[in-house]
Amino acid sequence: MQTVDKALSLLSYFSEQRPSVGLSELARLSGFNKATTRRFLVALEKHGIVEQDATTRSYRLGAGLLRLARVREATNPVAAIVQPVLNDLVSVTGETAHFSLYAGGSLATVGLSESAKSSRVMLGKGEAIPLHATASGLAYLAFARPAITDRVLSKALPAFTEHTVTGADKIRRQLSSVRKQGVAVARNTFEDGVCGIAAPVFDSDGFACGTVAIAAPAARAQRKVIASVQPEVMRAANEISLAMGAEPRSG
Amino acid sequence: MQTVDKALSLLSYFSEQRPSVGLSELARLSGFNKATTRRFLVALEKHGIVEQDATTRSYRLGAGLLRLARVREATNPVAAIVQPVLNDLVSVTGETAHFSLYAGGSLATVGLSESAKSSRVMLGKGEAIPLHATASGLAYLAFARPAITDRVLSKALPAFTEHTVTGADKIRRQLSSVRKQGVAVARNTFEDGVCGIAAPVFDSDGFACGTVAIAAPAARAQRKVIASVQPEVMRAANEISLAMGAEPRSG
DNA sequence: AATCATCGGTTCATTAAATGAACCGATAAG
DNA sequence: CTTATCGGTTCATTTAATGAACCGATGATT
Repeated sequence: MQTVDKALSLLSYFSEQRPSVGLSELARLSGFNKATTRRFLVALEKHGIVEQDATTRSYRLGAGLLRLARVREATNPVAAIVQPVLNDLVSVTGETAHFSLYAGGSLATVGLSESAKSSRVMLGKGEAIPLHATASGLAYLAFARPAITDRVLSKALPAFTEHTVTGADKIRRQLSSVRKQGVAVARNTFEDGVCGIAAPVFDSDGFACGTVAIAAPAARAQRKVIASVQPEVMRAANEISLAMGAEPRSG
Repeated sequence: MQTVDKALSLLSYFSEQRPSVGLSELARLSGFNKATTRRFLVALEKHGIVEQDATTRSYRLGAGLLRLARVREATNPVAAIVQPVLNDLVSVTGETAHFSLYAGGSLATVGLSESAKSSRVMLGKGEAIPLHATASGLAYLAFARPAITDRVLSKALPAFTEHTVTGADKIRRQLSSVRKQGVAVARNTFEDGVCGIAAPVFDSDGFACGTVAIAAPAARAQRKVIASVQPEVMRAANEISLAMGAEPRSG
């Protein structure tokens, strides 16, 4: 069913970095003939999957996707999968766990399970998480689409504590290490006394779309504790990735 | 581009009432040959648009839609359209305005603009709104997919105030009137002292997906005030409907 | 002002893909 | 045991898709 395949493959050229694209450019990107590309776009537009801007004539993802995503969410909510995974993670590690999605230049916590301990890290849903200064942020940037990482690191990076790394070069080295290890650890970089351990969450496009993390008081986060928590965070992130439509990981 | 058209038309058979569907049933519903339907589903699945349940072998909408919806939202947020519309509505009417989407058996407020008046109705984002006892609920049910309305009205309907209508037959007559007028008014039915005026919001499937409403202290909601507010609420609902992918209304 | 490049969009002879009746094994109901 | 229906597959036949060449419009360059 090659024709449907080709038409749907056009959707992968839309991203947060490329929210809209003209007909000729999309034909070039996809390698399809301009006439063929236009026919695909007309068919996608008919079903609300894309829409054409009346002024610029360029195409963007359409509002019909919102409805389909709402039906999907209503009947198969990500939360239904995420919440048990986060609860498990809290049971196993004893610390607060959260799941965040990238949107509009930062991560936003959309799933949360809190530790039962009286001394625990408090997080709020919807809070924006700075990317360069948190374990979640670093875990995301290490596996995000490179254009996003480049853009974040090209801006001025504020310090939140005296331990915050603000140099782009040094952060890039940290990201390289995170990629190798598959997990990010950040201690006292956003808030004194807090240690975060985070792994990236992927969806169907192969790049990170969010993270799973636990947050612990730094006093409890000794090296051997961190070593035992890391695989649990990675397991949880992988499980949520599958729910987000990622391909199963080998190994 | 008939083939792409047909493939995408399969997506309209998924709904909150029919979250999953088998191959043969989908072929019957769509009128396509079973072999053809399967080829379409395989192509849609490849791009994450649908996915097949490993146990039941039935198909449902896929996680890939969530990613596309997130890209769409990140770059063209509904809130960017909704918020100015709600702010306008507050300017014109002087009362708190809110936009709600239907999900999981109730409406949830997802957009809000509050009146500047010290005596005003307070609403919270994310609050579940009962369907039979509010203007928003009635505006939604009047234009929702009939299976939803039937299901809501087949359940026991609790009273919130002494003015709450709880009889299904009486509510159906109210809904009939709402359909004629295009707007619902509810006074003291959910909370004493509060009057709501609501209109349905549509998306691309032709049925209501949510509502726009204003909420005013009942003491300010005299008949002539209500008469002047109704067209403003309908105008706002229509504008948001277009952003949600509805076809433009004639007239 | 004229020229050039590229845009979105269209056409129709040519090429390729889609189609669906018939068939299969598996499973559940009677 | 029989029947009905499921998901899935095949290949001769039918139908749709394709893309080079073309169009008018627009913006940049000379």
